Amino acid sequence: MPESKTIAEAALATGLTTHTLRYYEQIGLIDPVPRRGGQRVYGEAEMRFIHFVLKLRCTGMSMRDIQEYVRLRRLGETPESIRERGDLLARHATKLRAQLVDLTETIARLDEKIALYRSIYPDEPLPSPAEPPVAVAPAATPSNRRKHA
Amino acid sequence: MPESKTIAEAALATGLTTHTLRYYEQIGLIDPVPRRGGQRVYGEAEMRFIHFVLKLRCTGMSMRDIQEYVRLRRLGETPESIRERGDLLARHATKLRAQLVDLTETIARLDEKIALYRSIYPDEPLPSPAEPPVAVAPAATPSNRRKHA
DNA sequence: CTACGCCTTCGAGTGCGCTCTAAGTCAACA
DNA sequence: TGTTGACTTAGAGCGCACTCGAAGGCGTAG
Repeated sequence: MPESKTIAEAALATGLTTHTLRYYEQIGLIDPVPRRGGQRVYGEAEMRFIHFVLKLRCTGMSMRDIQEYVRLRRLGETPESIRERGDLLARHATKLRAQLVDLTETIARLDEKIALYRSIYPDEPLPSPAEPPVAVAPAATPSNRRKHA
Repeated sequence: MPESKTIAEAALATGLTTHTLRYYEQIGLIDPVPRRGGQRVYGEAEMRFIHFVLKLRCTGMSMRDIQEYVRLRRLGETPESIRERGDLLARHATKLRAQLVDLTETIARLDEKIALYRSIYPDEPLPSPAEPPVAVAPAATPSNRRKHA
């Protein structure tokens, strides 16, 4: 039994609710999950794909685009499907790259402003200086908890 | 006359609608704009601040936090106001940094997937390879056009 | 003087992405 | 056998961030 999960376990593992998992399946954001005795069984492949979808979601890909991607995936490994999927992801990657630029700029500007404020009333040792651009462990990203991400 | 704008001109310059500008003012997302004969006059300071707010918005700061920031700003240059504003921005910057990490990772993963797809059916010369992490001009970011950003 | 743009208030509507309840059924486990 | 958990469909409701329209009034440029 290679790590099969019930819907409740899958919910726990993804940080979603059972409601939301069924909802996602219903609107085609994820493929129909195989059933055993009518109940959904989430295998490793399913879990991996759900995590991928959540990654896309939380980087701002729209439901629509993800639905399209899933639709293409269901068409199988035809040249068209593969190429279109690649294009879809490439378009998203392009958007993300632009976002990255914007984000980097904004952080720099914020850091300036913050430094300004701090220089006026430097009370506590500055917790977020301008130098190290990245300092967060990439591990803990439980993504969507309930109540508006 | 140092570049004063009517609301319509301000709308044009920001890519918002007059509706949205008044709406932002109403909900306290921007300060009340000075009036002349009852009509709003957007000076350079106003325009600069609106652009800053839009920057915050489009990097995902919530309306609530921006409202709070504007509220603090209205309190003037007291130590509390200044410190709290700094903290607010610092918290946002921290979130952005985390986002940056996530984004960078996701782009890398997407590029892998894309390369995979392309390697199966390499038709057109790959327009988005994995190497150059940034290639977009930072200039053209008109931000919120109308119709759901 | 008149037309135009702006003002105000009010309220309805939109799209997204959930979130939850209800009602009734069914299967597996202890 | 009974409880638990999952299933279905259907539908209501919510928070966010707009978006638009209407109605009625007013100031200023041409």
